[in-house]
Amino acid sequence: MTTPTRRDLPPRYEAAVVEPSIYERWLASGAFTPAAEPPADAERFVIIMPPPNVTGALHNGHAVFVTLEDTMIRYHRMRGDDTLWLPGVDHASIAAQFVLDRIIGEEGETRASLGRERYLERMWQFMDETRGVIGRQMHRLGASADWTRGRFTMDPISARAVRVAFKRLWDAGLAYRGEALVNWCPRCRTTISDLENVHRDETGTLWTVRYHLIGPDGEASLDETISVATTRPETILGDTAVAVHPDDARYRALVGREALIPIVNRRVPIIADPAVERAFGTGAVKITPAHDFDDYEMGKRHGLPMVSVLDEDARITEVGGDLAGMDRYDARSEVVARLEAAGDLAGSREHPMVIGHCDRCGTVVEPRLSVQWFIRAGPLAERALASVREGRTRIIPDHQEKVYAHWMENIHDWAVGRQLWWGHRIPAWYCPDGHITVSDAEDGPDACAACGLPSAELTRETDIFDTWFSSGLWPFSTMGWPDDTPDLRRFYPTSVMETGPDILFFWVARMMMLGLFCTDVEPFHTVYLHGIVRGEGGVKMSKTKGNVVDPLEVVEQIGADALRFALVTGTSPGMDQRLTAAKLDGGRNFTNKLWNATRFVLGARPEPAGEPEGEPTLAERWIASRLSGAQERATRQLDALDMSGYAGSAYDFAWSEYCDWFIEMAKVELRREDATPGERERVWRVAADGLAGMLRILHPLMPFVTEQAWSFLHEADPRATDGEPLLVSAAWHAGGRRDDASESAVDALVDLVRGLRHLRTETGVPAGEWRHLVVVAADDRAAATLEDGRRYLEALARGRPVEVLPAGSASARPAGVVTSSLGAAWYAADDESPEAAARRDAQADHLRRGIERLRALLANSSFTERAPAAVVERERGRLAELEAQLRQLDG
RNA sequence: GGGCGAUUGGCUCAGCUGGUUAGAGCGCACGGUUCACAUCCGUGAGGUCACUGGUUCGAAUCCAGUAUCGCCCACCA
Repeated sequence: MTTPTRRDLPPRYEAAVVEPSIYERWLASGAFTPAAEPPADAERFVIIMPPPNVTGALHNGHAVFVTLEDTMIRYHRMRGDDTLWLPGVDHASIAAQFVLDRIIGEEGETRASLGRERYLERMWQFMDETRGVIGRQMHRLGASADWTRGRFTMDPISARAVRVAFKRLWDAGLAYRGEALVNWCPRCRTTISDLENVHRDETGTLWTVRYHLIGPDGEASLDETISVATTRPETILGDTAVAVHPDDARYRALVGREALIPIVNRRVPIIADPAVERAFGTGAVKITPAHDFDDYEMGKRHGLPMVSVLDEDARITEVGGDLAGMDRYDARSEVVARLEAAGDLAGSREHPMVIGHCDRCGTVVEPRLSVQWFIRAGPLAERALASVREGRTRIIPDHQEKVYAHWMENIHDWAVGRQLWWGHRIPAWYCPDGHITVSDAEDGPDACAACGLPSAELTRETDIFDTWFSSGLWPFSTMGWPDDTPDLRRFYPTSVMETGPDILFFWVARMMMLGLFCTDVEPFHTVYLHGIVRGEGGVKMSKTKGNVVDPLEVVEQIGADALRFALVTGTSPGMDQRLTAAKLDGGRNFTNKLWNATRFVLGARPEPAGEPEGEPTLAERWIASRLSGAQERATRQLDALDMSGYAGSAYDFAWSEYCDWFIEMAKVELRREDATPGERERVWRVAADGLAGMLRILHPLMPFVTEQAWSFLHEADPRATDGEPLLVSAAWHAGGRRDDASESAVDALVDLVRGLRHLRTETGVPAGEWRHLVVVAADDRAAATLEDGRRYLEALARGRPVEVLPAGSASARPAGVVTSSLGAAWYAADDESPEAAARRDAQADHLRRGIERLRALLANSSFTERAPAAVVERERGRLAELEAQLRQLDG
């Protein structure tokens, strides 16, 4: 792979050629790895990369976080901070098993046919194949993470942190095991958390069913019935009561009697409970405590039996008699059919409802009664909430703090066990007497903690942890916690947690809770939530819609810098963004612009290089000052994490100031026939310094093109790069002295040039034609500025000759006159056209309207008395300026 | 059912704690091929800042309400 030499640069930036070799250079330089010792007095800036799923392929979500985090890290690295960006991948137990199950399925195997041990062997083999893939894809995006510290949530270091953290939770009484109703996915065959149970609006059927009451003779009455409504008739098999509201007159007499549950012929009590909504359905509810969260609570209140009728595959259990073994939906139809046959189906109608689905596989989730491990979330949430409330951790955008708070305030205990194989096994051991021993030792406990029975007699828990448990420890488990390692001391707590709002609860909240519990400190001081990337028209990207933009393909075509620029520009934290072809084109064009600005500077190098001589011209003083301003702005915006603002202002400086105006003025100086080699050298160095400054500003966002340009510049003149061969490790410049006089002088000249160009366009003067240009200075100071800028006026307004007259001269103005704060200007010939007169009249009208408006404003005493003095003063100045211009227009 | 967010030229978005004549990119119109770049340069047209009311000398910006769209949370059969 060869990169172009500076002598023969193509006019197009060739990303596919440049970028891989640049990345190699960075890796070889070791720039991404923190020095052995932190620099003295350095601030710390640490980001823990959100670990992508080990099985996943790079998508735009990754591209967004890589871009944002890389930009932050590169900025702080250039600032000389003690910087670490720590990458890793997540074992994603449920997602990984989902993928592997499919793969072994193609090989004719199943989880059951392999068994736990062989399945896990197969999984590790799969991990070896996929583990490095996404990291290498991130290289193409320019991710400057410290790959030497790459972590995996299944590494021994993480495994130990999981054991220790859980042991501490257990010892603190914040972990417990108990029977409860949990969300169960019959396809994944595991418990899932509330968060993984996603609700969707659906239309179901609401059946009304008659239950026969038990008569005084102890037999089911034929005519005495109570009707209940249900959307899940199959759960009738597990009914253990019928409930009515205690104040419901319709049913008061029935409370205390019994009803007969059809098919299973179970006699159940009719109970009264205020949770029953009288207005819904028939006002009487069938109670299935083992399969419904409301019913479960009611069952506990009334001491009802809890009968499980669905097994782990959501098939009917033996409780269902001859329905046993039937799938839940087949059973539903069968139950309905039998009720109908028996004449006990009172009706059915469509019913809008919300149904929980498994986040991973989409299967309808069943509430299922089982013995599970839980984390007691309340006390943990309290601290995590206080951290944000009291400002020790800040969430951007800040309105997300309310969302976070609401969740923390209403938190449920976390069902943390999973009936899966791939993941961290819960370190709990059971002895035959029912004692539980939790151990953080790698080999488990020596003996039962309660009765001392030796470990050989104990059996280990087979459940594993929810993936998010190990993820919740990520900010410190990656640094060697619980050991007091040098990395932990040096890099923890971290700085910014940058991630998507969709995992605020899954991940950010858990990191806060577990981080505070384990380390007594907030794991990061800022949470930055980016928006979701959508496609054209604001549509969510999906493979089925075919509107997926593959970031790697984009990188291949137009380069990572273009993609990164497109992903940051015009976005706002937490707000969804659209990645459109037009936006990508914009990024590509800007990258190319930078490339060509570099080509200009390199091509303009005087040969041989001499020593600079002479005083800096207006253009030189101006660009130095504007660069300073751009540096200051970029610094402020990056410090405030205003990534889009930074991208925008850097773009404006590079394109609208450096390229559009400075380069054009520099050409004038460099190509002047009477310029000495020393003067040319002086101008070139300013141009080179300006380019270097621009590259420094843009490097965090667009590392590749800036690095390549920097290396050419370094080759051309190491003084321009402060002798630093690699931009990645060059210093950030935060901006300094401004030169207000040059800035306003050039602003005024630019204004005048624009007016003249407008005039030319309106009056149809061919763009390339040279015209005799007359400028009458507004005052002595303007005259001096015009003298300074004479050469620029000549080139930029195509004036030849340019005649600068002192203030007060040439009283008669032709039609084609334009004014600016510097004075009045016109082309000496062809200036009496109707178009020119129209242009002058329009300008005069415009000035008069402005003057009127300002006069009225300043005549308003409530304005002059109540507005701040500075504002009033500014308006007065504007009025004076407009009045002066109007006088200039008339001569 | 609760909570949050959005609404600015044809499109995509800026607009910080209220202060000129509301900006940019794309698109559009017109003009431009010698010396960095046509992935470019120049010029221009195009907006009563969703609506109603309020606060203020002054509101796209602050407050209240309305409408439309979007997102999140929620165990009513």
